[in-house]
This record gives sequence, C-alpha cells and structure tokens, in this order.
Amino acid sequence: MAANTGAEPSNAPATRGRPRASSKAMLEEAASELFLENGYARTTIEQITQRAGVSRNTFFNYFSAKSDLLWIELDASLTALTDALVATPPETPPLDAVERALLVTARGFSAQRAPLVLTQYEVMGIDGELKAAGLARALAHADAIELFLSTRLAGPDAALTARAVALAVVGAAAAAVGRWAADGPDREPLEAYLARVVHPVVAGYGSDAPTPARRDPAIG
Amino acid sequence: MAANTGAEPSNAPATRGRPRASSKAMLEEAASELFLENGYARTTIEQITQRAGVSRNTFFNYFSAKSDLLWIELDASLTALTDALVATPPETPPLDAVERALLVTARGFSAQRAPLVLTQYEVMGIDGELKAAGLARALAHADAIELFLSTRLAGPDAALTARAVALAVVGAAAAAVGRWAADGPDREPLEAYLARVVHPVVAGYGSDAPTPARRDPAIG
DNA sequence: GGGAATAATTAGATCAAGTCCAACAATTAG
DNA sequence: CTAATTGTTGGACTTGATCTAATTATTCCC
Repeated sequence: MAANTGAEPSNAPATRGRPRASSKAMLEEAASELFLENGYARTTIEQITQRAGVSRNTFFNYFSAKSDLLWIELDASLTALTDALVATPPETPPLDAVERALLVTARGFSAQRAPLVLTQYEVMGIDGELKAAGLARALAHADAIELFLSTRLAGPDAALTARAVALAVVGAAAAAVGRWAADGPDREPLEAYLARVVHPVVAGYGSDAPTPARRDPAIG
Repeated sequence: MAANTGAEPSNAPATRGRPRASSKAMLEEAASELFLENGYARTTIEQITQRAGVSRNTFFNYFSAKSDLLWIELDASLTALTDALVATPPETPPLDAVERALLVTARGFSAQRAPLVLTQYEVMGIDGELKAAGLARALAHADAIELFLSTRLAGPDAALTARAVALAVVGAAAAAVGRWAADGPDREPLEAYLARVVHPVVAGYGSDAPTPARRDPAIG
C-alpha cells in the first residue's frame, strides 16, 4: 500500500521510482469536507481531486471507487478482527472466540471517534448505494469469521453453520454499531452495545455444541 | 405496478392513457438470456432493450437500475415475508412469529425454481456490485422484520434488540439460501435449511423473553 | 365521431463513474 | 549519465443514470 511514504525504517528493499506525492489522507480529507458541505451524491470525484490538488485519474490510484471513501474505518476494523481471530488460543471454543474477537475489535472505536459516515449520514445524504457499500464491508467481516469457524467447527453441517453464524453475528454487530453511532457522544463504549446483541446469537448456536440439535418449530 | 396489463377485472377505476406495450417480463427474459450468454458486466442496458424490442429509456420505466434485474425473486420474497408477518395472530410470541414467517416465505421457493442469480452466478460473473445489490435486498427484509418487532417488543433496549434480531436472522437466512442454491437440484427444500440456522438465533434471543438478561462473557 | 385528458414511449442531450492507454516526471541502481 | 522503475497526468472512451421535450396510444366526455 504505502510504498515510499515513510513508516518503514530503511532496511526494506529500497523502493525505486517516483515517490507518492499526494497521500491517501489528503484525498480523504478533501472528500470528507465536500461530503459534509454538499452531500455524497452531489460531490463528484473531480471536485475531490481538485480540492486535493491532484488530477482526477490519481484518485483511482488510491481508491477503486468513490464509495471506498466512506468506509475506511471499517477496513481498519476488518484487519483488527482478523488479527484478533488468529490470536485466539486453539483451545478456546470457536464461538466464544468469535465473540471475544468482536469485543476486542470494538475497543478500537473510542467513544469519541465514531466513523464519519455513521454520525453524519443524514447530512451526507446516504442512500441505497451507500448502505450497500457498507454492507459489502460487513460481508468482508463475515468472510473472515466464516473462514475462522470453518477450520474449527466439525460435523455434517459445519460449512453451513459457519457461514450462518458469521452472517448472523455480523448482522447483530451492525445493529449495535448503528445504534451506538446514533446515540451520540454521551454513550457507553461500543463494546457494551456489542456484547448485548452478539452474545445471544453465540449462545443460541451453542458455544459448546458446534452442531446444535435441530428443533422443529410448530408451523402452519 | 401493472396498469393496463390485464389481471384486474374491470371495476377498478378504468385506466386511461397509453397502455404499457412492453412488459417487465420481456425485459427480464432478455436480460436473463444475455447475462447467461455474456455475463452480467458485459451486458449493457442497450443490448437488453434491443433484444426486448424497446428503446433504451423504456428500461428505466420498469427498473431503477441494471442490478434490479438480478434480484427480482427476492423482491417477491419480501412481499411474501411482509404478508406472513402481518398475518401473524397477535398472541404469538414475536420472535416465534418471525421464525414462522421466514419458514412460510421459504415455501415460495420450490426445489426447482431457485433464483437465477444464485444458481448461475459463476457464469454471470458476479462481483462486488452485484453482491451489494443483493445485500440491499436483504436489508429490506431486515427492515420489515425490524418494523414488525419494534411494535411488539418492550423494554429499554427494544429498538436495538429489534434491529439486532432482524439483521442476525436475515444473515442466517442468507447463509441458508446461499447453501441451498449451491447444493443444486437434488436437495432438501429451502425450508429445512432455513429452520436449521434460523432457529438458534431466535432461541438465543429467547423467544419467550423479549429482553434477555445480559451475561457478560469473560474478556481479556 | 371528435376533441381533451392521461399515460407510455421515445429521441436526444447531458452528467458522472470507471477503464484504458500513452506520454511525462521523479526517483534510485548501476 | 543512463536505464529501470514507479507515480502522475491528459485524454479518449464506455456505460449507467437523469432529465426534458416531443410523440403515440388510449379512455373519457360531449
């Protein structure tokens, strides 16, 4: 990602070629301003790059789509989640591991720094496209959880269960994050919100019984 | 939706104006063919409308976006789900009602007629955009469930719980549908898949205890 | 039968997202 | 200094999506 823009001491294979002139952060900042001023839909990539002082094409050197700009915080969350999952001791029950990893990840969102999109989405004029882009990010989280679970669950329905748990847990977490963001600065830490809604899902699938017995509900 | 295209006896306020010439179904059929022939991304709206024998602009009389074409079956599923929810007798525990409504809705997908996107998505070249459009549909299902639950749940965290349950249940359901579609024509009915993964979620949130007591898991 | 009112369709212009390619600029390795 | 490497830029192009005005087909009413 960052080729020349510092952060690496010096012993990495010295990079050749022209160094990056405009950082991702500059584009992000310009975009945030414009989104808040005019809303997301009425902000063009051209306006963003103009304010950032680069050419329009440069934008696509850093982002693959305009919607990428909104969910950067979630990208960080994804790597944090992945790290937390791989750091799990092998003897931890898989579902408990997922729950804990989510709560650990939640600590990365301090009470003050909620993702911009979530707190300001009214003024930014969020709509279907934006929600969908956010959901795609959520799906990436689910993929990480599913991958982790599929290596630790057993039984005939392991694959289905892994995916179901992953999507269900991420759904519940999304609800918690949304509520937390909406509650404004005077709120409990995100971790508390998450714990409340994520645990029932994990408990329902039975953290100690990977493949729970199916109980037919009365229908019709 | 259908203004002049039959189906209404005659006592509805007689429709005036030019009758619709090209039906949605014609566009859908043309699009399905082209998607299977060339893939989704390499099929343009112009090609679709040409094959359907209408002008390009007419497309947007029937659909708001190209991606609408892929998830039509899910739109039908949404109305079915909404109907099933409102048809619930008031004394049914809310979470049980959601579970039943989902299973009832699943019957609409016979073993033979799986949504086209799900069965053919390799050849159609599904990608991020497509997933996002599908997720937006899933979100609509969650909204319907949330709306239902928010009128029936009580307690301080009712709103959060309603949304969490809705998103979690829809997530689990999505996993089931995906697996069911992938399993090909020789498979159990979708209802069975759904029951297996949806019930644990409902049970976890406690179908008879709308606001379950929070149990703190050991962390760190 | 002959208009108004109504609604679908169409053509055409326009905008913005995203892709592609070739030229140019800045840097490092030798 | 030269060559290789890499970021940046300009420009053309495709396509999805919006908008407006004009055209066409139909029903209602006289």
